[in-house]
Amino acid sequence: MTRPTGSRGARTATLSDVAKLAGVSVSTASKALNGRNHVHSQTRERVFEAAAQLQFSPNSLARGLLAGRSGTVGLLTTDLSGRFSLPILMGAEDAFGAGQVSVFLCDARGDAIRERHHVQALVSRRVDGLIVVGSSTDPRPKLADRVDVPVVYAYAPSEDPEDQSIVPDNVGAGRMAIEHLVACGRTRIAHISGDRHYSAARDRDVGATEALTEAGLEPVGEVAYGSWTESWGRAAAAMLIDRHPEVDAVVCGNDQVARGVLDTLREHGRTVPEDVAVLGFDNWEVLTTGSRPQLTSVDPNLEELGRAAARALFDAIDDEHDRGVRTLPCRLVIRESTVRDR
Amino acid sequence: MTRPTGSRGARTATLSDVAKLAGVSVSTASKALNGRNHVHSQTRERVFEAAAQLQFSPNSLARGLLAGRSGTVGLLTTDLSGRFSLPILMGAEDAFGAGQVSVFLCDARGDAIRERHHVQALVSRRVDGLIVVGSSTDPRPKLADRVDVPVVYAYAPSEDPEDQSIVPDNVGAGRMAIEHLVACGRTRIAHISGDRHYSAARDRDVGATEALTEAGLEPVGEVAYGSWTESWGRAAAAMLIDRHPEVDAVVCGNDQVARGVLDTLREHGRTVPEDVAVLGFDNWEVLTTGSRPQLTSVDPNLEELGRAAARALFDAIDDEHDRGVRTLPCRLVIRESTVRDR
DNA sequence: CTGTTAGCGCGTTCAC
DNA sequence: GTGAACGCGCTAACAG
Repeated sequence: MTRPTGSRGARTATLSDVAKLAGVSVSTASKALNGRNHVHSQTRERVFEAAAQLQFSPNSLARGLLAGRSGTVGLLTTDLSGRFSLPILMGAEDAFGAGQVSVFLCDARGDAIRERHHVQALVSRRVDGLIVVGSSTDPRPKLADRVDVPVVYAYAPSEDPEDQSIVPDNVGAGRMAIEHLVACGRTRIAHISGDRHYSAARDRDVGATEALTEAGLEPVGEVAYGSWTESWGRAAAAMLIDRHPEVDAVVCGNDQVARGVLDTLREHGRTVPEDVAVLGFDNWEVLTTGSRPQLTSVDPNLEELGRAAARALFDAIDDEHDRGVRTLPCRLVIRESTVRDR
Repeated sequence: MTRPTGSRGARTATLSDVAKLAGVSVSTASKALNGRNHVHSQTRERVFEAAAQLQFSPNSLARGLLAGRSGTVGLLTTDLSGRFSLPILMGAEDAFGAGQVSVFLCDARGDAIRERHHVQALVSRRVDGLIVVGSSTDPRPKLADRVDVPVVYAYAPSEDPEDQSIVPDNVGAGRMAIEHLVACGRTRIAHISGDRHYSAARDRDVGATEALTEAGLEPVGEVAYGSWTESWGRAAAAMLIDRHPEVDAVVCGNDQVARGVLDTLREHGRTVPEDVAVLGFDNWEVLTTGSRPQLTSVDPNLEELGRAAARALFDAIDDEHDRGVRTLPCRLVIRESTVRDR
């Protein structure tokens, strides 16, 4: 009579169980539960009661099979451990979670083989779309496998301009940093950056240089490239003070570099922000709010980036794919390292 | 003839397409592709060729519908933004990704309503199991909805002892910290902790106190509870030096507190580790490797915790559910803040 | 308004 | 060795 129960308790109720209990046919039960018309309100009620009693939960697999759409998307990160992936994930998950789509999380760990493996699995699961999250803003190769569903690249753009990519506006971020310092009355601004092999570093330099020029200012020394670390920040700041004691502001490659710069400045008796203003990038809270003084930083708006990618994917699923790279503005978060009075 | 193509190019190939192209029946194609016996090797080859030519990818929805198992699991985080969730996710994703199961990521954002919403969606998608990742090690209420599949709680145990939970061994972590310092020859050890409302803080204190007693040592001052911040670390360290100048080691509530302690010690002319050894918890790399000197810290092995949760869920899906709370050992990562010669 | 039928794509009996 | 038939759970056509 009843089909074999699973290893754990009673088999989960199916629509046919609900129908039986309510004394109607399956299709009527389906219509009732899905709010279609042409069903007597009394019948509808009976069906709902039966469903509640049986704790009925519609089988999305069956529904997806029929509809041809699974209501799922894949979130493929190249490197979850990187600190930039997470906020993007959160934003995307948020944008989707509000609706009816669920998100598959896949971490390729920087391995192309694993990436293909994951893509295959996602295709097999019939995801309706795919977001590929990079771990740096440098362009990345497009997915190796042909995928029949829309793909949106987030953070790291695809090398193929025909693909749709959404990235933070690092040029604008550099510009934003300088404009803020200029607005604060700074005129002798140095730039201690991070690893020159990252396009993020170079792009911000481009924006910063543009803004300096527009303000009619000369940079203090050359851009100092190094690594994205506190120790580089400390070392570079020491050299800077030595060679350019007149400096009154430092733009730093990221918040870690900025932390190092802050430390060295303090140890050299320079007060921040009175003597020297300091500004970082990334707005990584654990770094920016723990420092003395708290650190002004340019926030790349990653959560919003994730949301934007999700929305773009939504659109692509419904309509036509956008093409090319879209940049999203960053956001300046002002703290005490540039302005004392807030 | 061919059914209507989707909005994007040709309809994805189905098993029946493959069969047709290979000139066999669907069932033969199925057997061939799934490596069942009783199929001529030549036929098998033809089927594989057809599948490759059509880029055939089996529909997991259909397969799952038939098998009664979807090959998916839900990863439900209470707060993705917390820095502890991510490594656990990574570990779990890793353990699953190796096999054939895909992972649904859901972030409840600390909201019970949203949590229920997600659980409903996961149930509807017929996940084979569920991992609930907490954002602190304090016990959390069990899932509000009855779920027919196994659930494993990770990091934050369920309040219900009948549930299966896996958490880091914070008592052992506290013990580990003291034992290391004692082994380094320290005898006047103080403890600057974090927020006393967290069981993690209290548990580590328990372990530390036990280990101190066993070593025949008295703690230096009371445990100083405050917040998990650098500024608390700075403030508490200043008080400590003032009241107990004889201190030769400080166990800190986490790496942020430890960073603050390091700063204050340096500014008071104490050398680390020569004069005072400092040790943190969490082993958050951006903090531990950026400091001067680099910070010894107890790593909670979160990635391993995630993997363990995944394996436990695997077992629970196949066999019987384990019950109760299992603790996983932490791991000491020795850097220069406790030992100069490495 | 309600019930019957068909089929989404696949794996698994069972005959042949 | 191969193929026809059935059903997983559900929704969308129809027919009554």
